[in-house]
Amino acid sequence: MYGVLNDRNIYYLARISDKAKRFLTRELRRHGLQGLAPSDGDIMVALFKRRQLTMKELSGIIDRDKSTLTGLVDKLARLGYLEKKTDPADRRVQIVSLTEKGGRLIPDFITISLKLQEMFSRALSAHEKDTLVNLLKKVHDAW
Amino acid sequence: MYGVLNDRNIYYLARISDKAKRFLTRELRRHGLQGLAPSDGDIMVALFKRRQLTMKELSGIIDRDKSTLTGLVDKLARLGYLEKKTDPADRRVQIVSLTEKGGRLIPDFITISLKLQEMFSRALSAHEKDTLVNLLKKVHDAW
DNA sequence: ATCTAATAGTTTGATAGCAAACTAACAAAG
DNA sequence: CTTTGTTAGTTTGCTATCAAACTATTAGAT
Repeated sequence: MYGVLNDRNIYYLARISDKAKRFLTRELRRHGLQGLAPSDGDIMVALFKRRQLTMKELSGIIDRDKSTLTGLVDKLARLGYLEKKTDPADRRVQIVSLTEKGGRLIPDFITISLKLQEMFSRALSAHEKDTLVNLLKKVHDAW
Repeated sequence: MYGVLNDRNIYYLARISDKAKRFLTRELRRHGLQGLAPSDGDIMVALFKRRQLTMKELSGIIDRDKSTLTGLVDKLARLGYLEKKTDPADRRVQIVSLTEKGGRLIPDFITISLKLQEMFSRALSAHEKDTLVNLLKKVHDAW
């Protein structure tokens, strides 16, 4: 459905995105992080940057349905990487944060992420990379 | 994992790709094509263009694992949209083709695909669209 | 001709992901 | 206060997807 006619934009985009996802999954495994998926990394990095976030905030940041997030966060909590506690000020809200064990994984995520960047941009000049990110941002923001 | 540091290329790329997928899924449903996913459309459009393809060829074209393809093709055959038969010249090979019932869905796929293109490019000038597809192609081919 | 290796496809088992329906807690209005 | 609506999150049911192990068939080498 991505490239029915002559406009191959989305076709390339979707295939690159799939390749990136598979790349990340393989790399996570290679680092001994079996059972972790790219979205798990996104969650943990977001918490590394922001210290603590609600389920709703996380859902927005990683762009996944709230029901998906419930599953991921519960798994990461079960593995000891995250902690989830009810906000005393509003008992509907769950506040999620990294544990120390979770924090120790961040360097791995950074390493893998840099490797992905390299895969991505090895065919592009610095200027082309700039152009590309600007165009992608435009499309993203206008959706 | 897509946007750990400052390089947001892949972050935008992945989010746009996800949005596109969800958009397609919703549109397929709106057209009464419940139970069909974007990949199903890719398979059927590929067969519309090329008449008949082996499982291996299809797997390459839609960029999905062969085991994934088995499931999708079998489902589409069960629904009467595809036909699968053993190649008499090499009995390992399965030759897949559209049925007439399957062919009747093609106009819907084209309509939906055009709508997606519009979502995608409404923030871009014609020149920007060109630039973007060229850069994406470069990244894609170099992976 | 007969092993051995390569190839095409399927099966199995597991996970990420969505949507819809649900529960619980809070907010607002009278 | 109590009803009514809104918001945060969870549960349930289903599909796409991959990887690894498997089967069946063909090709190649001696």
